Amino acid sequence: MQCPLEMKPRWERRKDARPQELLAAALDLFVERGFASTRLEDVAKRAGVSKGTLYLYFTNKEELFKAVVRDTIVPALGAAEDMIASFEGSSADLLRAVMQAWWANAGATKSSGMIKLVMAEAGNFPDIAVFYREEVILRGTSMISGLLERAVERGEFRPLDVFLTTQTLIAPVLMLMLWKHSVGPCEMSELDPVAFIDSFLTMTLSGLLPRAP
Amino acid sequence: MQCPLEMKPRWERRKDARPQELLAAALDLFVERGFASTRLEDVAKRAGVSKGTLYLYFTNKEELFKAVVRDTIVPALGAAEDMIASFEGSSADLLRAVMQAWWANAGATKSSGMIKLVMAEAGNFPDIAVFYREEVILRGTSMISGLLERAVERGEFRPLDVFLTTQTLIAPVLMLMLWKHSVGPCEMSELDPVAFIDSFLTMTLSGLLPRAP
Amino acid sequence: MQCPLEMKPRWERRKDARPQELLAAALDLFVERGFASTRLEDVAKRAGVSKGTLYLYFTNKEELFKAVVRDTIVPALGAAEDMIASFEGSSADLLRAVMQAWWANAGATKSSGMIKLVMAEAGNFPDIAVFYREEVILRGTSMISGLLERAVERGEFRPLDVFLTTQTLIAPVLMLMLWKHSVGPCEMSELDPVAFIDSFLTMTLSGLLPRAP
Amino acid sequence: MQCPLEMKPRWERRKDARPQELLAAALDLFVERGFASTRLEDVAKRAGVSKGTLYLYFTNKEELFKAVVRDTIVPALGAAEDMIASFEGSSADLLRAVMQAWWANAGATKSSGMIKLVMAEAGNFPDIAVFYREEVILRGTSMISGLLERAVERGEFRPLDVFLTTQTLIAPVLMLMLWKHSVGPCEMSELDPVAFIDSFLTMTLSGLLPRAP
DNA sequence: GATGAATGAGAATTCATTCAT
DNA sequence: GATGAATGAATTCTCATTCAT
Repeated sequence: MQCPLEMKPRWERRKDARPQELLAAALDLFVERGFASTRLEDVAKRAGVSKGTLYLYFTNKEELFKAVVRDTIVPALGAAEDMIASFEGSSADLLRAVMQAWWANAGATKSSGMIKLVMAEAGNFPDIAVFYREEVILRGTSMISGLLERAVERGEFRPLDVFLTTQTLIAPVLMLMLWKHSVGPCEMSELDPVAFIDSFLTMTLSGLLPRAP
Repeated sequence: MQCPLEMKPRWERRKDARPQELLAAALDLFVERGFASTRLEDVAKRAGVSKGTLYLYFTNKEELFKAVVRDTIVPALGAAEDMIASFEGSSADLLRAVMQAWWANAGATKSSGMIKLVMAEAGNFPDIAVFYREEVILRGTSMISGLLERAVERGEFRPLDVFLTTQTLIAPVLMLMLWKHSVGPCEMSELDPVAFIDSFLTMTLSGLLPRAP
Repeated sequence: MQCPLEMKPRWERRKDARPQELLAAALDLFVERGFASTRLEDVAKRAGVSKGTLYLYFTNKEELFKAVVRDTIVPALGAAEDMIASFEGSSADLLRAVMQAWWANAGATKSSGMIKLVMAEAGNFPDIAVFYREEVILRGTSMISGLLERAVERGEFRPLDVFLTTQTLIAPVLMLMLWKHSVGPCEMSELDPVAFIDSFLTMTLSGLLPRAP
Repeated sequence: MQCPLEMKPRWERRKDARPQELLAAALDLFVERGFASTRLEDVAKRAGVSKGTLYLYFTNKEELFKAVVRDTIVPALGAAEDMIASFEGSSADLLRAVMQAWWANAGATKSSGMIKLVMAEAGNFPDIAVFYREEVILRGTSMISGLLERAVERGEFRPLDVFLTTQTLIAPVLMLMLWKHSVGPCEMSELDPVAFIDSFLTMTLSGLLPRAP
C-alpha cells in the first residue's frame, strides 16, 4: 500500500511508462531532426512500440509535439525558482548561481533543443506559442526580475530598468542553447558554457570600462 | 548604346529580374512558414509565375533555400565592416554605433528571420551550416573581436577575454532576432530593440555594480 | 499446429499474397504499356490496393520492375534444364522437344513480353542488363550449347561451331517472342509458332539444299 | 539552274537541312535512350537549334518519332531489292549476298536501333505499327519470299514452305539487331555478325545432320 | 523563321492517420 | 490495449508544348 508502484505486475508498469517512453523518443527525434522531418513511425520504433500505439496516447503529431514541450520545458523552471526563494548571500552570487544552475538543468539537457524548436515552429503552432510565452517566458522573466528588484532595493545593484536588464540576462543563456543545437556542434569545442556565463556576468556586473581609481 | 538595358525586349528584362523576384518571394515564405511548410507552388505564385518557372532558376527546394541564405544574410555584413573600418571616435561609441547599425541593417529586416531558420534547419543542411559558419559567424565575430582588441590596446577597455566577450556582445542581437520571429510578435510591443541594445551596452560598459565613489 | 497457414488472421495471409498480386499486376501493365508508360497508380489499382500500399513492398518503380523481371523470367528456365537432363532419345528429337517446350513455357506466356521489355530498357537499367545476361542469356545458351556438344560427340550432329549454332537456334524463339508482343498481334494469325519452330528445325537439321542422292 | 542546290545562299541551304539535322539528332537519342526517356530539348540541343524550332518542323514528339522511323528504316530496303533484281549467280550465293548486305546496310547502322524501338513502342503507336508492317515487314518478306520461290522453281532449293522459311531467314538478322542494341554491347565482342550470318546460312543450307553416305 | 521563357498537367513518392484483427 | 497493413491527400519535380518577341 505504501509502495503501490512496486505491486503492479511488470507489464502494467510498462503500460504506465508508455507515454514517458514515447515522449522521450519524440524529444530525441524532434531535437535531432525538427518537427516536420520527424516521422511518427521512427518515434514509435525508438520507443519500442508500433505506430498505432502512439495514437492511443496522443491524438496526432501536433499534440505529441505539445506534450513534449510541456513535459520538457516546464520542469526545469521549478528548480531555479526554488533556488532563488531559498538562497542566502549576495545578489551577485545568487545571479551567478541561478544562471549556472539554469544552464546545468535546462541548457545542457535536451530541453534546450526543444527551445530552439519552439522558436522555429512557433509560427505553425499558435497555442504552443501562447503556452510557451505564459509558462516559460513569463515565469522565467518574473524570476529574474524579482531577483533584480530585490537587489536594487537592497542597494546591491545600482538603479536599473528591470525589464530590459532581465532580457539582457536571458540572452546569453538563450544563445548558448541555440549554439548547442545548430552550428554549435562544430564550434562548441571553443565555447565553454560555464566560462561563458562567468565571463558574461563579470562583464555585466563590473562593466567593460576601466574602473575609476 | 547608351542605355543597353532599355534595348532588351521586355521578357528578357523580365528574365533578369526573375531570380530576384523568386528569392524575395521565397524569403517571405520561408521566414513566415519555415522550410518544410513552404510549398514551392506558393513561392511561385507569390512571385507571379508558375511552378515550373521556379525550376528554371533553382534546381530544387534545397538549392532555393541556399540561394536565399546567400542572397540575404551576407550583404548585411558588408555595411558593418565598412563602418568599423572608417569610424573615428571612442571604442564605446563605435560599439554602440555598430550594434545599432547591425540591428537596423540586419535585425530589423527579413534576414533576421532567415537566421532563425538557419539555426533551426542547420542540422538538415550540412553545407548550409558550413557556409553559415564561415561566411556569417566567422566574419561577424572577427569584426567584433577586432574592435575589442583595438579598444584594449588603446586602453579604452580593460583587459578582457576577447573570444568570450565577443560572444557576449553577439547574444543580445541574436536574441532580438529570434524574439522578433518567434514568440516576439506578441511580446515585441514591450521590447524596444533600440532601447534594449542601449540598455545592454550601458550595463556592459559600466557594469551593474554601483561605482566605487 | 497441423495447418499453421490457416491460423493466420485473414489480413496477414493477405499480406503474404500482396507481393505476388502486385507483381502480377505490374507484369500485365509493363508488358502492355512499357516501363515509362506504366503508372504505379494503375498497377496498384489492378492489384486492388492503393498507391501507397505498393510502396510497402517495393521501394520504387525501378525496383518493382526488377522484381518483375526476376520473378518472371527465371522460373521458365528451370523446366527446360530439367527436360534436357532427363531426356532420352535422339538429339534431334531433344532439340525439337526443348524448343517447343521453351515456347510453350516461356514464349507463349507473358514472360516473353518481359523479354521484349528488358531488351528495350536494358540501356536504362544497367543492373537489369547484368542480371539478364547472367541469369537468362548465359544459362539459356549453356543449356543449348551443352546439348549441341553432346550431339556432336555422339556423332548425331556433324562438327559445328557450338557458339554460333547456339545463337542461331535461339534466334527463331526470340523472334517469335518479339513478334507476339509488337507488330505480331495483327500478323500473328499467319505465323503459327509451333509450325514455325518445326519448320525452322526441319530446315536447320536437313538443310535447304536438296540431298545428294 | 542545273544545280539549284548550290545556288542557294548558305543560310537557306541550312534551313533546308534543318529537318535532316533534327531527324539525325532524334535518331541518335531515341536509339540511345528510348522514346519516353528522350527529351525534346536534348534533341534540339544536339541539332544545334532551340526547342521551339523543333516544333516548326514536327507537330509533336510522336510525329517526330514517326518521321525518324520513316526516314531511317525504309531507305535500307531499296538497296536490297535492287541487289536481288540484278543479281546473277546461284540462289545460295544470292541469299548470302543479300543477308550480308542487309546487315551491312541496315543492321550495322543506327537504323537497327530503331527497329528495336519500333518493336518496343509498337503498342503505343498503332499507326507506326501499321506503317512498319506495310512498309518494312511486307516489303522485306516479299523480297525474301520472291528469292525463295525462284530458287525452288529453278530446282536450286528443295520444295519448302515459303512463308515459314522466309520468317526463319529473317530471324537471325533481327536477332543481331536486337543484340547490338540491348545486352549486346557487352556480349557483342564474341558474336561476329558476318561469321554468324555465314554460319547460319551454312547450317540452313546444308543442315545439321550428317550427309548421307 | 527562330528563340527560349513560361506553362501546367501528370507522375512518383512520402507519411500522418485509420482500423480490422 | 497493441499491432501494422492499408490508405490517400499532399508535395516535389519533369517535360511536352505554347507563344510573345
